[in-house]
Amino acid sequence: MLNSYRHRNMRTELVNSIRKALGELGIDSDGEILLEQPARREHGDFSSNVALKNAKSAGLPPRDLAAKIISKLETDPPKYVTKVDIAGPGFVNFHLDPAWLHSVMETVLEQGADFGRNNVGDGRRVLVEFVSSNPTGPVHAGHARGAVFGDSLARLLEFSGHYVEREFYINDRGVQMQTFADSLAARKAGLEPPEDGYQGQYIIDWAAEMPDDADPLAWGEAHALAKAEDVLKRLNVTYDTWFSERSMVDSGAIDVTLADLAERGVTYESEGALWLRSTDYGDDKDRVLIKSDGEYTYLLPDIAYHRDKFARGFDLLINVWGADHHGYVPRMRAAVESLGHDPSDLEVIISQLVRLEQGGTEVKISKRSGNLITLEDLVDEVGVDAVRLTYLLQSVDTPQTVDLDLVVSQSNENPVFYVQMANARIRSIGRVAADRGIERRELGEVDLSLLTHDRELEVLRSLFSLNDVVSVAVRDREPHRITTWVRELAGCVHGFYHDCPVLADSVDDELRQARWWLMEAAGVGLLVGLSLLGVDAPERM
RNA sequence: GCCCUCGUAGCUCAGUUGGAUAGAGCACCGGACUUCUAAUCCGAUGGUCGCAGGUUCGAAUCCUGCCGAGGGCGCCA
Repeated sequence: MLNSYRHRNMRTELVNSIRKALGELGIDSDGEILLEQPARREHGDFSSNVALKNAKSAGLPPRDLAAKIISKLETDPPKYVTKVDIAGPGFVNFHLDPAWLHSVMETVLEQGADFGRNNVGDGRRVLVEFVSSNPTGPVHAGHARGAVFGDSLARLLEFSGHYVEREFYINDRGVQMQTFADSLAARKAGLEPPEDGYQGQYIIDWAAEMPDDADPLAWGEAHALAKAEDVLKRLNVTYDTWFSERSMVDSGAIDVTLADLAERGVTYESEGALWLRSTDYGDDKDRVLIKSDGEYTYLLPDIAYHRDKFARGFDLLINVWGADHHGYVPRMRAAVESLGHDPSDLEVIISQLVRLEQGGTEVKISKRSGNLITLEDLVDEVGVDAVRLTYLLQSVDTPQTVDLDLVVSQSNENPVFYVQMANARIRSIGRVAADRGIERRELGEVDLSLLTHDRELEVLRSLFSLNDVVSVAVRDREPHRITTWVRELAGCVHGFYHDCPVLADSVDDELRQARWWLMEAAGVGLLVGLSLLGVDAPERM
């Protein structure tokens, strides 16, 4: 296990020696010292901007300070460092012996599926709520982004040491449910649905499935939820809890919440309604909790729901909402604060809307009308892996355009094939080797120092960066960074595959063994990345 | 009118909490298979990072204003 931390120590070691050098120069270095992997190879393996950051306090031009730091560093150079130089405005660039990358490779192979894992979460309990919708119809394609994002974020949090539960909030209370039940009942009786009812074909289909003696509301909800659970499971999305809004009415949780709010003095009556004093907590205006007709607003059950989440012992609540709900965030945050919680313990991530195109024109999604592309249609047509990877391709806070024709087509415009192909190629090496009777030796008997080709080192550099990528991705709640990384690694694998044969007769067996293990390590990286995205990697394509 | 998110190559998008000459894929052009999968690789072309100021050693990134796109501003859900 000591070995596992070898390469992570590489960075720590460099930081420590920089700090030591600063100390010897009498420069206060309590600020964070950052080491980045430069984009350009000629800038070395690691680069630091300490000299730029501390130039002012040291009273020296950056390059002069950099020179002083380097002269100190050279008295006791860290392991693997072959050269330290000054570049540009005053960057301190470290050039390392490739052997450090060979140690990275050993780490990857030792850690396997745990490679890239960290413990920034430190056991923090997080509840991720996503998709949450009315059980009045099939989950539609518009929910796909939130579903895939929420699940992948949950995977990322788990991978970073959080305890995570996934939850689906069922909005099974209110007028919509009754309209839905009435529409079902009407179709069952062979009638048109009510004026404001649900017009979709699925209502007709579902009514036909509904037993004669069934209660349309109860049966309809159960049916909708069963279908939702089914299709989400197909998408590799599973929930720990399906939380019913109506259950809070039945359990008295709403009354308890009202009493709690009253006790805190954050509610008042006016004009026959009960209000939350949300302006005290940064909201634009106070919000009605109970309407003058005695009905609850949408907000009250939501407050009770979030109160329940905290009561269940979660430290952090993450809600993934569609862009059409973002105006709701300030009042929800105000509500959480009015309950006595730190508002930063509620994070609401707004997923921008997805525009679906087919044949160059936009496909509108609307549940009320008959024009409905369901999540099931999407998964049937496109396939789970392509759906997930496509939706995780870019940041969730930019509007996304998905061209269905493109995603469906098995063309090389589709990144999922690019990535899966890399994995299939790695696996094919093992298969062909078995056919030819070539055996792989134990890792300990293989000389990794033979890996000096640029293509080989690029694969290792890419693998090394996973730790950083995971840290940043989880910190910023951005699973798409994993997608970007996986595509990069796949690119490195393809480049290697093209230029560096493994099993060919022309390759010396010593080198062959080292390359073979290199591909095993790359396979580990792809596996880790893809599993964070919930995408499978077939053995062959 | 006010609030939120966004604006990067022809198209779809990355861009490591402010870094060095802004990167991929697709499309277009030119190359590479006697080889472990050519669903791949290599090269070329392509940019006023919406516009204008500001902050500083340094800005696609931070601040202000403007322009443009989408979303939100209910005793609806």
